[in-house]
Amino acid sequence: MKILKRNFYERHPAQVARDLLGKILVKRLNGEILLGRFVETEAYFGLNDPASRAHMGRKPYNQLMFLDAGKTFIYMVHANWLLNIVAHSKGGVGAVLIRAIEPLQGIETMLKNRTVEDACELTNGPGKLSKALAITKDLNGTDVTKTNSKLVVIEDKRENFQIHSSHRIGVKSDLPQELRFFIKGNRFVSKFSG
DNA sequence: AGGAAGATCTACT
DNA sequence: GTAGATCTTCCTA
Repeated sequence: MKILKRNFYERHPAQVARDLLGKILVKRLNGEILLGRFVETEAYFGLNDPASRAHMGRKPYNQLMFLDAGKTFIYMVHANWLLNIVAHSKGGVGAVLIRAIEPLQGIETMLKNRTVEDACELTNGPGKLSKALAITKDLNGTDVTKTNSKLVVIEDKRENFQIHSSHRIGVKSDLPQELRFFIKGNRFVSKFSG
């Protein structure tokens, strides 16, 4: 398996968000390997992005967004852990929110972690996929470029898929540009639009 | 101590 | 499909 290197994340957040689609998330859980393909992401910036956690400037709770690209940034919203991967060009601020993945391996365990029977409902939302993969705050700051991390992102064979974009979901005041990216027609995307 | 948080679930039309 | 209640942390007063 080929792990994505740090320089993949050291680019504009929107570029990283787009390029993450189709890549594969690896989660180690009690010796088991859970796999999922990214099918929906959103980019968040810094000071000039009202929807961003970093909007208020650098604080203790958001400093990860200012630090090393390629590490996770996990926070709680409405009783859900949301998984982000820090992404920005050097010295910048930003992160990519993982909104949905397509479960590939370890589906039985994921079903057990959630309270649904339908595989479609398993990971089609940021809070849902965290629960399915047992992602919590203690994975905050995990380096997804390190082989022995509990959370890693790897390459995949280039597949034939079309990327669509839309405005971000659930944000009170979004930016004019479209910062949500998803694989067209994939049934594990959280919502249809665009 | 109080509230807001870029979500989810349930219970309806 | 949509609206409203509610899930739990952590930050700010």
